[in-house]
Amino acid sequence: MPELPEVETIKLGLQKKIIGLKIKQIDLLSPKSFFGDPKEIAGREVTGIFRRAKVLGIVLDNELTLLFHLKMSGQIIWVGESKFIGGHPTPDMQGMIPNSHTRVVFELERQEARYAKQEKSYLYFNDQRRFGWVKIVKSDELRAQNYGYAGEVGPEPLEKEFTWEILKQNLSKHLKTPVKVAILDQKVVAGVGNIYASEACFNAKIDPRTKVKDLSDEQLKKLQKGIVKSLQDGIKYGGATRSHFVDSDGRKGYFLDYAFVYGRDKHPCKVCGMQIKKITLGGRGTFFCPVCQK
DNA sequence: TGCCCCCTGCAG
DNA sequence: CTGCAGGGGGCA
Repeated sequence: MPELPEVETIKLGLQKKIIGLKIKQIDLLSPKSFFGDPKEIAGREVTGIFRRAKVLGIVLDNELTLLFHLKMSGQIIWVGESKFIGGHPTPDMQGMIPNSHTRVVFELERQEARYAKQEKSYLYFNDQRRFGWVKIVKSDELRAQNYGYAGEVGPEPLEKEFTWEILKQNLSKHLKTPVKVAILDQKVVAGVGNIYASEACFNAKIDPRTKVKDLSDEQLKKLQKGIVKSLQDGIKYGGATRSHFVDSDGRKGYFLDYAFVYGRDKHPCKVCGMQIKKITLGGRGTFFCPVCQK
């Protein structure tokens, strides 16, 4: 999915909407997408939302956390009752909630007594390709469970811990790997995916094919800054929508309108005018400007 | 460090 | 029809 900026965008949306709501009911339309016993979370209140790498966490009041990984095609969409008229979604939500790719539905409600009427709302987990998942993890075991990843997760790039020295150290295990492939490894840096990896290399003026061992310290410093900038820009424009991504309101992101290279194969470079090239690296589409990036 | 795989749909 | 798509785990 969704890389760091897209998950961050969803996180920021949900923080405004579902904190304090109680999970009334869970509907598993696609049981294989859900790990854990839904009974454990029924009746619990949402106390917090966080993101780690590309995983979103919904923290509950009973020491449990719901982890979501959207992989390539996942969506998390929240809608209040106002998005339904006569039991049917309003036009702006047509086809999104629910649809044939809806895997899990959480029915939520406000529990405070001061609300005379119980306000219902729904959180939809849609996932066309079914690579994504939702799992229940004990909140105090999140770190030990690597937030749902198989191995340890690297530094958060938007935190102070992400220095160029740390980046250099983590990259040192991938000396023969092309730099663009290496920064996709979540152990090197958390949250960078295929779109922002190409953009980060452009920002740093580094050819994505450059082997890690050939990067100078100067280039590593630029790469660190380039990664941060690409991710910040992604968040600024509400994420990148290639085909599936929408935020928690069902709205697309516009980062790709501002991207320098990703998806711009054969288009002129926004800086020098040369044609952007597309190649395959590590099996993934990779875009770069042959003049700006050396 | 590279493949193959999970699964679905769409563009060429 | 083939190839490709914001990810990443497991295998040799």
